[in-house]
Amino acid sequence: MKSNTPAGSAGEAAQLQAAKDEFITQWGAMGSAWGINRTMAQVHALLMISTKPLTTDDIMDELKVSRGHANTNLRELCGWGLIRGIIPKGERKEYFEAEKDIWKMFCIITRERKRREIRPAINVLKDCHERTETLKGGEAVAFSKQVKALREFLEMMDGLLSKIARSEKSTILPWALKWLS
Amino acid sequence: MKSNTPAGSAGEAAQLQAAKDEFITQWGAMGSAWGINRTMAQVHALLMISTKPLTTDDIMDELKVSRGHANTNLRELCGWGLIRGIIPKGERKEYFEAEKDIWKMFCIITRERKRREIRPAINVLKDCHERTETLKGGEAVAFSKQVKALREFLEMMDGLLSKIARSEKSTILPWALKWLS
DNA sequence: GCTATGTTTCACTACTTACTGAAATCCCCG
DNA sequence: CGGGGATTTCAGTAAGTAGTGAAACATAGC
Repeated sequence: MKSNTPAGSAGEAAQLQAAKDEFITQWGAMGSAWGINRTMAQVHALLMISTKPLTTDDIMDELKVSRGHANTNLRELCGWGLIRGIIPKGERKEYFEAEKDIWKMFCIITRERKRREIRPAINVLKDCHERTETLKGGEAVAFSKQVKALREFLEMMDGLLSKIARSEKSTILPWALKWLS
Repeated sequence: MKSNTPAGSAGEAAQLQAAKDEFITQWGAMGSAWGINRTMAQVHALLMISTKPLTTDDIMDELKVSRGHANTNLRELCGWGLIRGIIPKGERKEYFEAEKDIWKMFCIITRERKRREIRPAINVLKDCHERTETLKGGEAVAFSKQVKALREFLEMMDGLLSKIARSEKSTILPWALKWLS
């Protein structure tokens, strides 16, 4: 095992590696709880804590997954905008690096989930509401009302998240935190 | 097909049922995108738009699932606090009804996800940070820094969500929305 | 055009999670 | 205490997702 940490002892390198592995594993587990496939979350974790861009082979090696699978997840992460591929001059291999700024990450994820999940849900609710608002029965009125309330809530959420995710500075959150007390 | 909607024509009843089915289906799909099992989300949707409490048999019938599965999901929803079971006087069957207030639903979900997913993640990050903060190598310092930033972000999020979810009134959100413009 | 190097696709397999159904258990009431 | 409706449990199965690996595809340089 050759060391990348000139100032550290072999023991320290091992300790670091253990912490990194723990981080990657747990980030993967957390990903699945939030509806993101485990490996994708792990690839993201790996790139997030890497000090230099990595190749597909690095990922395969580190996470012990096949080339095809590594490729799929790297592409998907690019699709989210959470990582980007770069091809250094004179090289043929593609290297990947993650957006490291937590606030930017948060904004990207928020925007994407809004677009992929909240917006479609709002459309369904809108549709359900429109199809029943003119009906007469008490059941229909109750349904229409409930659906409308849900829709209004999600629309408000959507608007709020848009504003938060659009704002450049991450200072809003600590601000809001203090202000809400 | 007997009608529950005295004032509605047969056509209207069918229209309403179609809208309800659409709602249940889509709510289930949305659930799975957010890491919640589809049937559980559908049971929740069904109870959310029902004007009266339902029994396990009603759920089985409506969603075409087995008794065991219906039971499992009802229990889990009770565990989240999103529905509650009631046994009317003189009856032996248990009826279930959902919390219908959207803001309360949101608070419950927020609190539970915080507790089940954000807190554990913070603990992992804390652990990873503590295990590496004293190490010397450049790699170790970078890792420690990144992990710390992540942790601080999640802790802020956690605090903010706590405050939002604790507040009684749903007026905070529209308020924040206007204020952020 | 041909070869060397790297990437993508996709049919297949492995694994995980959802779901079933029937037996076991619970518990109210006579 | 025992009959009967209601609920829970759980071994087994189905369905869905993740992951593999090799072949097809790109492309740059010779």
